[in-house]
Amino acid sequence: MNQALNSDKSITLSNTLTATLRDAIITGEIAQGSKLSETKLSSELDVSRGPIREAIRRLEGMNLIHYAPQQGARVVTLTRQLVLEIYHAREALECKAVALATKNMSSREIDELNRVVDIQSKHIKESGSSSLPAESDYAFHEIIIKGCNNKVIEGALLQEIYNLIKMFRYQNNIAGVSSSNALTEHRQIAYAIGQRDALLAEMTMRQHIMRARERIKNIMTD
Amino acid sequence: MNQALNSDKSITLSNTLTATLRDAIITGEIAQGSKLSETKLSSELDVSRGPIREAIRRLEGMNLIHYAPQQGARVVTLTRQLVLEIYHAREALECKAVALATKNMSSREIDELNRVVDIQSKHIKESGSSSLPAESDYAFHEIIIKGCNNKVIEGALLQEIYNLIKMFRYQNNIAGVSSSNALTEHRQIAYAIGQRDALLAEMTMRQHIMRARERIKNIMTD
DNA sequence: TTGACCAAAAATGTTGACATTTTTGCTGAT
DNA sequence: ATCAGCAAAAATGTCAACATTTTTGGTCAA
Repeated sequence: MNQALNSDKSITLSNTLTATLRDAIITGEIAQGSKLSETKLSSELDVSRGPIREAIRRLEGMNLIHYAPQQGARVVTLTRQLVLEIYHAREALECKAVALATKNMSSREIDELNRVVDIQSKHIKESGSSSLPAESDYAFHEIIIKGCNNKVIEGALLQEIYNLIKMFRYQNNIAGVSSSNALTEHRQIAYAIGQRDALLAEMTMRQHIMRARERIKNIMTD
Repeated sequence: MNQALNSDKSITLSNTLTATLRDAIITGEIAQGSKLSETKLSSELDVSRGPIREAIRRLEGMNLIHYAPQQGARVVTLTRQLVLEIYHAREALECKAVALATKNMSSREIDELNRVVDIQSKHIKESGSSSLPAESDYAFHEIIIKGCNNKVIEGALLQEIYNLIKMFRYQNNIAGVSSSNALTEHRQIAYAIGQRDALLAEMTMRQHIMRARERIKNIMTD
């Protein structure tokens, strides 16, 4: 089919399908709890079922769908309980990540991190808003996650945790990170990393994520 | 094909294939770094390539293989660096797991945990050896992991971390957990959980895993 | 010998068809 | 109206064939 749309031929149909379905799930275009019918997707996207099944297997690995043999795949439902579980897992992994990143990040990477914080700072001042754009928040955390130099932790966070967090934020109209403290906390984390103080960086990150979790705990009624 | 071998029809070929390949990789029957050729597996196992490709996608999610488009899948190579990364990820997740488990485990589950420790204790006394059987060690940790009541953390540990650890231990002839302190540490962890002391449980688990990591750090030359 | 080039072989990507299981929805008895 | 039973329809599981890409291996020129 429209393989020609991809300039790089090594980007397989199965790969683009995975990305397409992932984004559709994150945005809610494919609703939580709804069934991912291979047959329907096949006819709607004009692709055979093979690549679709492979994409589904990967989405499964990303925790974005649940799958049962002979019953098919369903989009995960973000209950309050599940979101809190996600944030607990995130806390465990990202606190470790920041501790490792504090030791492993190059000064170039730390500069990049501070640049992101500066942009966030400028945004707060100029917009008057007290919330950070979601994209900018992801950029901040991704620099740290990639800076920890641990592919296992990086994979777990970026593949299995952050997609779910993006899904939660997007579908709950949390366009930005609404904590009034988020910017301050980012500054403190970046500072601790700059000082090569792993313990402080880890503690600050823990508080950063715990606060986010507590906010969710209070807000979600589900 | 020989679907009849499975009494339960809902256990699909793709599922059994995943388990078969997973075990073959863990034991080293399929060597580290070697290529998983769809064609060869297809003819050797007398199965079409479809289910094999699905199994490969899942093995990818388990971190047991690396996969690149148009190049196929290769079994992961357990370098010193990678094993240490695995243990860092394990520390982050399992310390959190034990803290949560301390709050969430039922007294029935705690009894089960103590029973495992008792068996380990008896084994040490009777065998004279100072190492624990690997299976018994897994049993201990799995009770805690499942007891944390967090499917995200449980999935990450059991699907992505422990298979790699089993692979490492098996192929390095670490038949048992060789730390002379392992039993003592297990006892302390079980005790802390029984006392519902999450902080102590977490700290003891951290030391337990850190020591294992340090031992590997010293032993592996790779 | 080395290295570029090219055709043959083999591997991966994708498709459509068939097999089996699950779901749907109608029929009839209670 | 409700429910069991059953046939039709639809969905998932598996396979075999075709398409495209990569690898192999041999040839020839430098």
